[in-house]
Amino acid sequence: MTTYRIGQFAAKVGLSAYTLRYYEQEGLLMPHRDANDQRYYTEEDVKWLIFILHLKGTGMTMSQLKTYVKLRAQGDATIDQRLTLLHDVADEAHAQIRALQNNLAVLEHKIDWYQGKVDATIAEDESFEAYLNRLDQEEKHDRTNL
Amino acid sequence: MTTYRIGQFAAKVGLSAYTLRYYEQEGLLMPHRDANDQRYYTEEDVKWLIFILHLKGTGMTMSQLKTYVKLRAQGDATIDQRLTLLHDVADEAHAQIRALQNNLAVLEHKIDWYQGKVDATIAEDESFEAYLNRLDQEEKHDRTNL
DNA sequence: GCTTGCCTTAGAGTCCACTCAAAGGCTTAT
DNA sequence: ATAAGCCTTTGAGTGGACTCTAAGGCAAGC
Repeated sequence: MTTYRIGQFAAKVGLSAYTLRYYEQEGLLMPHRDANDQRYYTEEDVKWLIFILHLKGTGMTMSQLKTYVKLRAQGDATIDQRLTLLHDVADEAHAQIRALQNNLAVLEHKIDWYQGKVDATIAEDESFEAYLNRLDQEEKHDRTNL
Repeated sequence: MTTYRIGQFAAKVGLSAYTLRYYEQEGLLMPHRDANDQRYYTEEDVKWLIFILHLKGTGMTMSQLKTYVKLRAQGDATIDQRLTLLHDVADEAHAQIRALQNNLAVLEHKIDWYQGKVDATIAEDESFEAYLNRLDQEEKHDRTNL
């Protein structure tokens, strides 16, 4: 069975050895030790860490992750709590995506507006505000003419 | 015409007066001054700040914002550069949304898996890995049977 | 006349998640 | 044999965007 020493593991998962020791200190990832106390990581650890990275990637904080890990260690009795926690994180992530999309929409309107100025397809002197209002009108119009 | 003193403006836009002075120091927002050097903000400032907050909300950094503002101050000759900058920010934001959605998908699969365990609709001892694999299979199956 | 709100500059503190350094020691690879 | 890689503990540094304090001083409202 394949095992990895910390340096190899770090390279494999794209983290530094520092970070791996830090995660271990925080209780997120507990590698095995060989006879000389050197850490080694297994494929199981790869899967678990990748899962952790997915959770982190949703915006889950270190502190939430630590809570999750502690609950997990207490066995099936804590599944409800884990579900609650994960639901909270998922809700947050959904909100974040919505916010991001909303902000991005404004940014892309601005890009279009600049592009229009460059292409001279919109009036030289139409303000961004006026442009946004015009878009709103057109949107309304589109919606009415479905 | 309505104007706001810093405290009122802060309340209106949901930032602190500290932050507004900080933004001013960084050149993002330059309010007017009255005879006693007290700042006052106009509706124009409201619009501009809200736009800035949208940009920030896409992940645009302070430093990018400062660049943008500087370009803007130099007039129409810098529109191409502004477009390039905003495109970069938009691309980043799109990537962020994709990453978030991807990570969230994994999290939601995990939630479903826990829920399945609680409902006893999945086997007591099916691992998350096995569950993900099974989902992949079913997805493939679904795609084939369109 | 007192409180509240604002002004200035300069600098310190906060939060989060790392990231690195120092120092001394052991093991593994070439 | 020597370098590279790992081990420990403790503590300091980093980056970004605020956030607040101190100290001293106007100015408007009740």
